[in-house]
Amino acid sequence: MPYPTGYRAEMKVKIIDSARRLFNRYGFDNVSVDQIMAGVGLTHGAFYGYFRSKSDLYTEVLGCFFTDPDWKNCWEGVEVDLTSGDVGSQIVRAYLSRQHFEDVENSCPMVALPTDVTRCGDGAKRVYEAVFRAMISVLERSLAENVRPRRTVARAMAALCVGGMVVARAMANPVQADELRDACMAIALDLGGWNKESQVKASKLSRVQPIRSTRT
Amino acid sequence: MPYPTGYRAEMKVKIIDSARRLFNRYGFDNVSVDQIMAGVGLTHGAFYGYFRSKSDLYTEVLGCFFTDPDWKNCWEGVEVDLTSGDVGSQIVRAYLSRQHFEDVENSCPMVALPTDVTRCGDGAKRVYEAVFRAMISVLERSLAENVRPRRTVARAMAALCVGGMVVARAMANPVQADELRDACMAIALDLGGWNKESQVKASKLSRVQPIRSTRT
DNA sequence: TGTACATCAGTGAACGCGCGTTCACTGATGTAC
DNA sequence: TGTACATCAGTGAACGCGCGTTCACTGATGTAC
Repeated sequence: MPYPTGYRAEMKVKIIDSARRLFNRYGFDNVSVDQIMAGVGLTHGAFYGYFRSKSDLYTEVLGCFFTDPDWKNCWEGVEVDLTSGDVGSQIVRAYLSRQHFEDVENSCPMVALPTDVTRCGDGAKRVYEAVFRAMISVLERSLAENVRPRRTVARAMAALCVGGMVVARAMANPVQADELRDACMAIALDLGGWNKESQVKASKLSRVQPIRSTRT
Repeated sequence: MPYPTGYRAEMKVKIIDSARRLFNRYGFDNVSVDQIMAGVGLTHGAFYGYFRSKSDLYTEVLGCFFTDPDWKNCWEGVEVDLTSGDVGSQIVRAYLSRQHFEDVENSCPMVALPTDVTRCGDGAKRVYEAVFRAMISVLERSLAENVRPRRTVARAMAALCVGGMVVARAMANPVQADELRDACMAIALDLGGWNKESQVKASKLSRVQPIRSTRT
């Protein structure tokens, strides 16, 4: 065997990672196979040794975000059952944080690519839905006990996280974007029954440090 | 003058309308100048008699959605001061309605194109922000009196409307999408103090007929 | 009424470009003998 | 130790294609006389 064992698998992961960063930044249609491969130091021809087509790669990128263990602890850790009963609150704070807002490359694809997925086939949509439902479930389980229509509240909270960030990113004025994130965070925390203070206070909440693993 | 007065202006409106429908459905990058012009029965060459470039058209499409009088009464009527004090409730119901969900072509561009705008220049973002802030303002003015941090609540409600719809459209299962819209609508109405019933009931709310003008 | 002309919206061939994909080939490596 | 060979990841030229944009031309219309 001319190449070390696991070489190809390792290379494939690198390609998916390069693609994820580029897709997050420029969208599916504005990234070429050549750019993706240049991201791992190869040329376009090598791509087809790893994937059947560019579309095939797309679904893998969407899915890998939450299955890749390196990612689990970055923003929401949807599939990680963090021991604390505070997961929901942590997810909301992390998801709507300034770090997530600014780090477009390492963004959650649910924020960076929703309309791209809408225009795609059912495959990508199924992956998107699965990820979003996972987020809802984690939030629901973490709600305070007195919160009433649990599933409904959890759904709205997830929409507030993803949707608030999507809209914030489409704004021209960063201050306006900050205020929107703050508002969404405050209301989401309130809905979950996680607001220590009696009344909603939307001040500087977004600067709270979220659970964030160190990452190269 | 070989052509009737106002011919060109009328034609330009038709082109923008054709572009809006196509952009909403396929996104900015997946629509060709030829397709846009075919939508008004012309060929691609004629396009450059109306616009300097394809990018120029994009900003006009985003802006026209809420300035075009024919549109004002369709989904949210953001700039129309409907006489009733019930505007906010009506906007939420209309925005998260099944009709809006299904009518992708005549969708609000804030729902259909947020990530496209994110990847665009500041021009498009400024337009997007202006439209979104207009929506926030109308919602804020329409809130019940006892609702507390008014601007914050209005912001979250707007994010719930736009974001909920964006995510719903990215889902594979229509039932899941319906449930998400219902949840967002129920919570948004609750936040605004517009829920007649004491407790949130998310049943079939989305089937309420929204304010919708007859349209060809 | 009729003819020649000016206007200008729209046509369609042509351009340069970048893309996704294919494929014959290269060249570095480990193996067989 | 040395030579010939098999393997296979990666290369890069080539393909067909569709796009945005340009531009010389067409042809229908109103106007001048």
